[in-house]
Amino acid sequence: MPILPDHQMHDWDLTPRQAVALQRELAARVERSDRIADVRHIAGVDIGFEQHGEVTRAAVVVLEWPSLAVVEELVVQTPTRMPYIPGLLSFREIPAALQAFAQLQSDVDLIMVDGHGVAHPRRLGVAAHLGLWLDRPSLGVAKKRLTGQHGEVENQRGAYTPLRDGDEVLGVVMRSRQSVKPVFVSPGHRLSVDTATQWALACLGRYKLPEPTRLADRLASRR
DNA sequence: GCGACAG
DNA sequence: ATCTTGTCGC
Repeated sequence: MPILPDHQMHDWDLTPRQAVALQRELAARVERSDRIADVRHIAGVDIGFEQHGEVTRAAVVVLEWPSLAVVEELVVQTPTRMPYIPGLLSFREIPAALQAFAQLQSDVDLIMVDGHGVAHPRRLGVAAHLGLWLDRPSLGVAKKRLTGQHGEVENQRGAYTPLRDGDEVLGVVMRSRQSVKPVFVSPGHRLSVDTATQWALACLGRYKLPEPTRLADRLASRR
């Protein structure tokens, strides 16, 4: 999968202060409206850590749409180069993800990441960051809230309520499965909140996480 | 100052 | 995130 060349985004040796400054610039480049064509392949991405955080592991599963059949799987491990700082998680996770996408054979039309999209204090969660880098539509599906407020979500599979920060709607809180804590869906790059929500719904199987992310999660945790 | 804080 | 088994409930 071709990666958008951009020297500005290659600098990972940043102090937290510098990362925040770069983060603001990148967030301004994230497209918040739909720019998405025919979807043939969806990538599910999960990034985690091993060896007490010394190693970063990225798992990517490519699914065919609409069958959701798996067409490619890949796991890469690379030394971690940044500590965990809330709000700067993408800078810690992305190097491994990029390495995985660089090795991927399939081209993907939509990227679903385990984590937030624009539902982030400075609107640059890992899903937005990765989508921007790869110049692909992306969305984030997170298991915990990072920012924003929301009301109760009806206890019925597929129900959702907006996640907002003041007047701004960042995404939705979705009951992906009955009687299970809801997930946080937000668009990353080139997607509106509504379209991101529809894709999350369309990829729901019988589990809490939508298929792309669930399979990436599973691939990552079975060594 | 105090609490919150994706993975 | 990670360290970790069985168990209760929908």
